[in-house]
Amino acid sequence: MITKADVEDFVLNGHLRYVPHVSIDCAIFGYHEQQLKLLLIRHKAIDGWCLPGGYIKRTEKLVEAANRNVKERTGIDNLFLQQFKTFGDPGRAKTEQFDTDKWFTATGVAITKDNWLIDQTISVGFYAITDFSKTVLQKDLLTDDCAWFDIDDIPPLEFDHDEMVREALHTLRVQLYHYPIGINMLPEKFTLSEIHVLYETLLGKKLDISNFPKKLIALGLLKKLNEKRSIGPHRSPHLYVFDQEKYTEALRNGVVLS
Amino acid sequence: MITKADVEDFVLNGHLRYVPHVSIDCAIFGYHEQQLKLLLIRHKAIDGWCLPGGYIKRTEKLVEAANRNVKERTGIDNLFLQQFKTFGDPGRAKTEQFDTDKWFTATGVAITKDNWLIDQTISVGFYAITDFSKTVLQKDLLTDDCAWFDIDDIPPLEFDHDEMVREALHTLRVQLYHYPIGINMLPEKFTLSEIHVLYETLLGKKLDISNFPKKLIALGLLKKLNEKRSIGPHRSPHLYVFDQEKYTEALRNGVVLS
DNA sequence: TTATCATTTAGTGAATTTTACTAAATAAAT
DNA sequence: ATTTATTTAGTAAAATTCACTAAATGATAA
Repeated sequence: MITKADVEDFVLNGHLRYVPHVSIDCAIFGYHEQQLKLLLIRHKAIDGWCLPGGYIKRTEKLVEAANRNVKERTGIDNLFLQQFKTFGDPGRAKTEQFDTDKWFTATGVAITKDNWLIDQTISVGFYAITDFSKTVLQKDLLTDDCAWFDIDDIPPLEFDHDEMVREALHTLRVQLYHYPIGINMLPEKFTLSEIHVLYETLLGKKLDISNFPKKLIALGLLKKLNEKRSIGPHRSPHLYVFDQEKYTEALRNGVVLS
Repeated sequence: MITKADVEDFVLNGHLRYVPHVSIDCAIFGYHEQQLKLLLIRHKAIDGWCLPGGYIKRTEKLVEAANRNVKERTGIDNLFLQQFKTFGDPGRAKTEQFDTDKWFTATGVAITKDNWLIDQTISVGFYAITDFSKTVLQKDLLTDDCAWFDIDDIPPLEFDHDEMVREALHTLRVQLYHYPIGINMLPEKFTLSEIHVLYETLLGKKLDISNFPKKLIALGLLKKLNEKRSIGPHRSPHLYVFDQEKYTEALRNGVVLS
């Protein structure tokens, strides 16, 4: 829990613990049952929705900062996380947009225009993907609101965050062909239909049903189990699991899916 | 030409004109006649070779900073330039490595350990590619040395620059399939062999000779001329040029090469 | 001067692989 | 038995690979 004293210390001494002028922003995508969503927040000192983000501790790696951020927001640790682009055009985050009055109302801590927080900032964009039904969204002292938005129904975002989302989604879709995905987003045992529709949803397009699984199986990423799922009055589909070893190896070294 | 007064002003007031804590580093690749090289520099205050880089003016975009840097080093403007990754792990640029004595000897300007230049810095990596035979390398007041190194013969680099080069080369090779390349690196009129060997050299692997050009021609990127080049006692190859319009359109929107 | 030669470009087509699509077999519950 | 979605099989089209042939060219030798 963040207290007022924490905020005060952050305003006054944050530049000693965090790297000034640099932040991260996270496009956190959430998947569940054919739906693709994006996590957005409303900051108390800013009107409108934007991507969650934050500063980087002087002791942590960029990806650790992103991971910490994502965990604080969603409660999920160690999910698929990738840097996609860094944004630094002047004027990308207009300092005039920072409403010091609003900030004071929200936190009870005064902030002046020459504070380290109100200066040109370059932001490293990360995207992450998880199962949104497993998340427990956290608001903090500085957050008015925090919610999942359907990917086709995202409101206009503050700063350059619209561009960030575009770039993040583009990178995600390109990387789908180069990294395995599914752990954390599918049940441990899943059917071919389930992983098929996961890929279709993330890519936003149809994939051929009869050839698609062959590639994953040929790569050894999927193992067929001697179990079936009962799905009512239909043929029971086989269950599959990821081959953990192949999966992590593919995460590390990449694969070619098509 | 940079004077001592310029350096003094940079040390004392640079943080007002540049964004502190953030820099760019450029992996500038050079191609010429089947050779792939990388531009390295030796900084006066640092032992060993590293990538050229610099700070970002508060008024310029990231890519503009990179372009300015590349132009200052090579004399070439507006070449193919791409952001590939941002590096920010703590300890990546050890401040102890900054030799203030060496700096003073080199510049005649004193610098203290609490100067804005000597602090944790996050660096945005760009790669560029050009024809190294057309470049005119520039040393400045802070540079001891500046030279092209064969890609297979790169000395160990300072900081995390070895990793940067690895990542840059990897991104370059991936992006070769998604962006057109060749302008500035080939003569205006070139043969299929020439562009073929360019791609092979950049990719570091063989490409099928009989199919390779078809893709470029099918995309409309190449136009066949009614001219041939005389190459001695052998059949004269046809000359080709890039279709400028298609080329720039492909640069903007990307293509799929294979 | 003419013929031969080595070498490179450029194209052809067969063999193979990949992809896209269709259809049939299968299994489960009613 | 019927219904219905899963799963596999099969096929045609497309793309790629590979090996080979033919054409072009100037140097060289006869």
